[in-house]
Amino acid sequence: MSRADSILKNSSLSVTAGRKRILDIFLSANNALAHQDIEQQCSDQYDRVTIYRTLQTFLDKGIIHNIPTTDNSVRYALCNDSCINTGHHHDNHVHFRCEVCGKTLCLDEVMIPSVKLPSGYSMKEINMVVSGICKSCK
Amino acid sequence: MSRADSILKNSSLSVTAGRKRILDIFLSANNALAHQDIEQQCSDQYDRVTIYRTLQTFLDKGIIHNIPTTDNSVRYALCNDSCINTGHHHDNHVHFRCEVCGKTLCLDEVMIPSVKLPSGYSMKEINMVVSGICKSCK
DNA sequence: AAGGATTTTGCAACAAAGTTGCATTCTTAT
DNA sequence: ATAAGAATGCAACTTTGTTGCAAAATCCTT
Repeated sequence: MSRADSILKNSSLSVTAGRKRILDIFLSANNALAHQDIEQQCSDQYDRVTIYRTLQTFLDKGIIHNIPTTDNSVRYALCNDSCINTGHHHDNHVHFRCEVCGKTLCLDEVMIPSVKLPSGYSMKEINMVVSGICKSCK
Repeated sequence: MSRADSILKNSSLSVTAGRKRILDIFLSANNALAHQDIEQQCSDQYDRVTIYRTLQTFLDKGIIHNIPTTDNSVRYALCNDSCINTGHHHDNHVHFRCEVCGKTLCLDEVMIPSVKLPSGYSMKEINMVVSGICKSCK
């Protein structure tokens, strides 16, 4: 059973060719992907609408998480194993966006530091995106 | 001379009715605005295209900064005075997104803590968005 | 392994968001 | 006041995202 299969099974999703394909694209990517990136890789085989729906399903199940951007093109990345297995989201790592190659990646080893909010505010989630120049582009 | 006028003058932009109107909308808003919010307030007076171009111009001049989101709807907020005057961007405060009222706001008094990146990575900008429940909605 | 219930997919049509070129209008500097 | 340059509106277009429905695939039970 492939990696993709077991992720889908674990999330109690039916195993379909399209979902496996999209998961494989994530599994072989070393960076976060926008909807468009995925479309470019498989729009010949799967409909645009299917890709939208699949990404939404994966988000709902916590298989992928989304990374905010300032350019109207949300990116998605695979959650790490503990995240997928527990089904619980603890997406507490920093994301990095390279200004040269344009890639966005998860810095799994860099934890988001905590901040103290003004009184009256409660915190649910926290998101941190650093931009600069990545290891390969420097 | 109105506040809007002097901001435009300081940024060496021509003073037009549209720019003043959009700036005034920002000046009287107490939260970050998406393109759509602005369009709703003045699309009867100004063309959609003008709004797009004006926002881009303001971004370029550092009059506003943008706040990343995970829902494909970048929001914009006025930069604070020092930011506007120096023309230099030091947008180092935390942003807060309320899950109840949906508003996004600048927590000017909460500085983004620094993080240590893995070796090989250089940092240019850093962005932090906390979501939760705001003071007015709690 | 077959069949029926359920889920997923593709298609079509649509809605919303963003872009571009060009002619006209407005600003600004002289 | 006027000419040069900048900003705006319009039209047309592209891209992105959504919805309903019929056809196809998957899954569960036996």
